Amino acid sequence: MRLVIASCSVDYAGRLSAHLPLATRLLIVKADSSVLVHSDGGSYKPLNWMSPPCRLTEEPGRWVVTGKSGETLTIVIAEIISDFSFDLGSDPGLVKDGVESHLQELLAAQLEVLGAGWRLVRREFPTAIGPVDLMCRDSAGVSVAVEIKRRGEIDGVEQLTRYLELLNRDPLLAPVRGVFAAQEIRPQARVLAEDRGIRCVTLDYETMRGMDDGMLRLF
Amino acid sequence: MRLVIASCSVDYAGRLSAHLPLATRLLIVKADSSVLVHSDGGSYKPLNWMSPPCRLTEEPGRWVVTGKSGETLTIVIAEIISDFSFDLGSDPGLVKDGVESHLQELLAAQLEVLGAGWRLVRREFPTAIGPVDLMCRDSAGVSVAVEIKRRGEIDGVEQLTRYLELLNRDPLLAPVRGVFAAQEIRPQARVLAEDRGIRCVTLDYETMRGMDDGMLRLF
DNA sequence: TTGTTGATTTCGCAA
DNA sequence: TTGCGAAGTCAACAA
Repeated sequence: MRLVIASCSVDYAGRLSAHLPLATRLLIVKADSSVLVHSDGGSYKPLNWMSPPCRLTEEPGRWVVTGKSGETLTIVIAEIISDFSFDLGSDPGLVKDGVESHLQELLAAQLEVLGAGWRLVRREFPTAIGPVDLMCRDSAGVSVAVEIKRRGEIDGVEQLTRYLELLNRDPLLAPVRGVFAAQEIRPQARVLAEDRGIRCVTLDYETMRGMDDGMLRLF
Repeated sequence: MRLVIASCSVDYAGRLSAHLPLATRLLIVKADSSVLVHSDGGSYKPLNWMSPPCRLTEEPGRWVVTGKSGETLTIVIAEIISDFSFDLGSDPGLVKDGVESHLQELLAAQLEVLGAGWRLVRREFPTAIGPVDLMCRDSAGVSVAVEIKRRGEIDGVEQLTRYLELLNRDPLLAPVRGVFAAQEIRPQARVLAEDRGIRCVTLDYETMRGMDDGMLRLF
């Protein structure tokens, strides 16, 4: 990894064009030749960058990074203030917990959150247009398709609507009702869902994880 | 901006939990106290980070960064290999060209791309569920709602379908036809659109910009 | 290889 | 402030 502090201007030409006027910035060149241009603020996103795979051509005062589909990042360097290289080795990588797949696991194990006497038919129930997160039957034996999101937006309601439309054509399953379950449901998504007769359920990850721990402790 | 090369392990606790085992990494501390943890590969996205606003508490061998809603990023430092600080000053920021709004401007100015004799009724034509990108009338005077995307996917077809459903309830406008225009249209989106009687048009940004330049040159 | 979906998405605009 | 759509989204996973 090479870290350069330099006064530079930057141009990107790819799917869009972007230009950065002359200023002092951090340039990072990673082992795979990818390049990041960071300022001293903003978020984790660089002002400009080139993703791997790419090739870096360095002339005095001018770097050109070319991507595999021809995009170019051109850095014109007015002055180099600092230039260091380090050997970092490979990284063991990140371990995550608490994403959507965990929500699905927890809800599958705690169907009582949706209603008493519900039974799980299948997780990732296959259909021609993709898998339904949870397929259940309620206490009366009626089929229910459950779509789970971390954040419930209109897209998710449309997705569930497409599933319900398809599933309700199957006489063995129909009628199939819908439940839209998420940690947070946007108002417009809620309106659209309820307008279509889809029930909305807000999930509390911490509580569900707690209940899961509690249940594990009981057995 | 402070750049630290260090052997460290990292834990994040916020919406999710994440852990990074001990390895040598680049730690960036920006002027607003935000912190990025980068490895020598991957994309422009850090392995882990804390976005501003946040506060950094530094003890020997242990940094704790706390976000405004209580998330914490804890970095346990085994060994510091390098540690430099630089004053970068503020950044003038990025200038972009070629995003969706430009496509909309260009298409509004070049309706002949869609058909001879078309007239523009309004850009951002308001409806109860959001604005239609372009509302036009074709050479026969029939209303046409145009949805413009940089990349045409199923979501965009659904969005246009909702608009058409609503617009066709208005006797002053009905019948309203639909055009789905994008630089690139995914096969599944095209199939769905055409199945619903929506015409698909692929836009060439470079050509349209060229025509625009040409027209400007004429006047 | 292609397509789909999730993300600590981030970012920008408008109500 | 909040909501919503776009992004050079990126990245993981399945078909």
